[in-house]
Formats: sequence, structure tokens, C-alpha cells
Amino acid sequence: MQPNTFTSSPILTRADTVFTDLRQRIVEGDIFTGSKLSEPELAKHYEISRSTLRDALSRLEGCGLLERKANIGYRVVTLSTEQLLEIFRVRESLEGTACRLAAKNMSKEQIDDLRKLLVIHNQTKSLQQGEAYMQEEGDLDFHFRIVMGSGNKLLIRLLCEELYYLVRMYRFQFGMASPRAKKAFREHENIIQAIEDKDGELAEILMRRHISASRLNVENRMNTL
Amino acid sequence: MQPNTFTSSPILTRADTVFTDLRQRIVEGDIFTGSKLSEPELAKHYEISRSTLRDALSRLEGCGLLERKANIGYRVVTLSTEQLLEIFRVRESLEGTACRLAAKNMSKEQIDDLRKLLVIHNQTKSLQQGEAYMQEEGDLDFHFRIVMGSGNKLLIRLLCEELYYLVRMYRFQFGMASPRAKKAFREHENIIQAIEDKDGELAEILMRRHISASRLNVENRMNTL
DNA sequence: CTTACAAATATTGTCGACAATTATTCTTGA
DNA sequence: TCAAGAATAATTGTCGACAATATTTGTAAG
Repeated sequence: MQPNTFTSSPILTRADTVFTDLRQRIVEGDIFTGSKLSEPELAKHYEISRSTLRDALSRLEGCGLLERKANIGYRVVTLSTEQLLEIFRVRESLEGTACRLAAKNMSKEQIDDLRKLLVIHNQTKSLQQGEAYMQEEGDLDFHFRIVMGSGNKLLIRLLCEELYYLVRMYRFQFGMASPRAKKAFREHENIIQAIEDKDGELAEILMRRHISASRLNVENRMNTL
Repeated sequence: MQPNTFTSSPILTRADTVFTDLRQRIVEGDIFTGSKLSEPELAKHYEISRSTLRDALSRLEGCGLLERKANIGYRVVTLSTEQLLEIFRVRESLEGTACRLAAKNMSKEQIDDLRKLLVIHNQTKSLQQGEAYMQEEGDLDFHFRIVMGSGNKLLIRLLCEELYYLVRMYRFQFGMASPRAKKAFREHENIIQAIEDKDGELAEILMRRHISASRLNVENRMNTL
């Protein structure tokens, strides 16, 4: 039997750990956007064979973090304003639906936890004013929990296991220190309220507006440059 | 230089062809839902090594057609009514957005082609009444073109390269010969009209209702059993 | 000096073999 | 006969090597 007895141990293979590590390095910009990955080099770095490295790489491709061309290899996706806007469109769509479902499916306990989270984020925000990044991570945490609360496994996979890594990548590398912090906080509160009231229709609308506002923010900034 | 000169030849590797063939076999139910795939057996069947087979398998996992457990292997995803409903929810969301964007971005020519397609499908439908499957394929073709018309590459990837294969898999194996054929056709016409009118808001609403109706159809059928 | 082509180098695609893990069969005891 | 454990077989994870393709370097002609 496995080491840990009944915690449904998620057996970790070598490829798994390399996959996770590479994902973090890509998201955090330690491996540059658009750069080509050298299989021999990476395999040597992790002290594994190219086979298990390629296993990890193919999974990163599945997440949308890498692109692959036959006989040429993998490269990190290139971040562009266009792609960022596309992601916002998809988030607006999917998270709106997730929010509607969350209003129907989230338990009282889950909703309370979400409220507490919001309070904590608000406090730390006012305390250490400069830490824009942690604030953004808190924002994503909020969105993450709502998607989980939708109970729709497909939504969870698409958003939490794929898109959100791209989102974090943009935040790390573009630095989304938006001037929407206070507004966004209030919007979060209103969304929770709608969920608590089991008003799925309103919850969806509020979430869509919330994300749409971020997108417009980026579009405006782009046009003024 | 490559054989074909400037048609941006998509170089086909062995893994590519096996990937495509396996995908079709899974979608069409030639490889059973929920069944475990034996790597040695498949490799022997295709006369390739396990390495290149695993390359193909990992890509199928990325498409959501296969699941993988460490030290146990790949198995075809199991189709369930719950998952089918989840897919409908996601389609409703994403295709609604795609339709809104299509109304903004599709060219006159693209729209005309779409109309012609609809006419053809309607004719063949009335001619060979029994062929429910081809009719369904035509439906998916319609949806496919609208997504392409959205111009959003992320949407295109998520829907055309992932979800639609799952949808086709359900149709093949559950046989969605719905009684909605005539209604669906009119709905398609109305959607095209909204797109032609550049009324994105209406186009989105119509598409969402169109897909929602299919979902409700499945839900009702499920409840009456 | 630049361009076009050829040789050499490096990288990816593919292969077969071994190690680690899982599944099956066989044995043994009650 | 059945159950539990050991031995065996089969499968997946990992490795290193070779073949096919792409990139770079080198060379020669214009």
C-alpha cells in the first residue's frame, strides 16, 4: 500500500514535479515569454531524461502556456495585448456563468469563508499599500473560489487549471497595478451579496460587468498610448 | 525547402497521424468510453514505439478525451448525462460570446457562405429524412463557423479544438436524434439574421437560448426516465 | 561585401531496453 | 472453499542512443 494511507495520495512522478516547477517559472517570467525551450538544456538542468521532460512539456502545452511546432520545438507563448483582451472576453463569459451557478450551488459555509477572505484582503490591502501584487493574487483567489463553487467540473478545468495560469502570467509580467482596486473591492462585495441572495441572474451580470470593466481598463490604456 | 512551396505545409509527424486517427476512433466509439488504453497494444497496432504513441496520447489528454493516472495509464473519458449538461452550460456561455463577436467581425462573404450552408443542410434534411446524424453534423458545422467568425483565437481553441470533439463523441454514442430539428433550423436562421444586422447583443441572446433549449431537452428527457 | 550553396553542427522525432509500480496468478493455511 | 500473502507477469515511468530534420557555419562565386 502507498505511504500515506487514506488521503488519496496524488502519486508524484518526476514529470509531475518538473511540470509544476516549469509552470511556475513560466508564469513568473523566470523563463521568458516567447523564448524557445531547449530540451537537452532543460533535461540537463533537472537531471532527467528528455523523455520525461517532454512528458512535462506536452502537459504545459495542454495548459496553453507552451506552443509547439513539429521539428522545431516548444516555445513559451508570447504575451500580447490582443491575447490579454481575448482572455478577458472568455473570462467574462465563463466566469459569468460560473457565478450564476455558484449562486445556486455554494453552501452557506463556503459563502462565509469567501466573505472572510474578502475582509482579510481588504485589511492587508490598506495596511501595506504598495503591495499591488498580493492584492492581485487575492483578487484571483476570489475568482478561483467562485468557480470552484459553481460545481461544474468542466468550468473548473478550463478556468482554474488553464486560464488562470495565463492570467497570473500576465499580472506578473505586465504588472496590472490597476487603479480599480477600491471599485473592484466593492464589486466583489456586491457579487457575494448576490450569491448569498441566491440571485444567480444578478450574480452573473455583476461578474460580467466586473471583468468587463477590467478589460475596458486595458483597452483604454492601450488606446491612449 | 519543403515539398509544397507556400501553402504553409503543416508538417505531419508520426505522432500527429496517430493522434488524429485515435481521436476519430475515440469520438466515433470505436474505442469504448471509459476503457483503458494499453500502450504496448496500441503501439503494436500502429507499428510505432511507445514513445511516439505517448506523445499522441498526451495530446489527446489535453483535448479532454483521455484521462491519466500515474502508474496506471490512460483511459477514455466516461460519458455521463452530468458531463453532457456541463458541456451545454459551457457552450451556452462561450458560444453566446462567440456569436456576439461574430456579429461584429464576420465579413459579408462569410455570412453569405453561412446562409448557403444552412440552405443546403435544410434541403438534404428534408430529402433523406432518416439521416439524423448528418443533420447533427451540419448543426455542428454551423456552430463551428460562427466560432471561427468570432476571430477570438482563444475561443476557437477551446471550442473547435477541444469541446466540439467531446460534443461529437456524445452525438455518436448517445445518438442525439432530437425532436428539435425544425425549431433548431429556424433558430439558426434568426441567429444569422442578427449577425447580418450586426446586432451582437441579440445574436448572443439567441445563441444562448438555442443551446439552452438543447440542454433543457436533455434535462427533461433525463427526468422522465 | 553580399549572396548562394555546401558542410558541419545542433535539435527534435523515434526507437528499444531497463527500472519501478501495478495487476494477476499461485500457494498456503484456516 | 475461501482469504491472505507471496511469487509471477504485465504495464507504466524513465533512460540513453540513433535517425530525421533544422540551424549554423564555412566557402566560393558574383
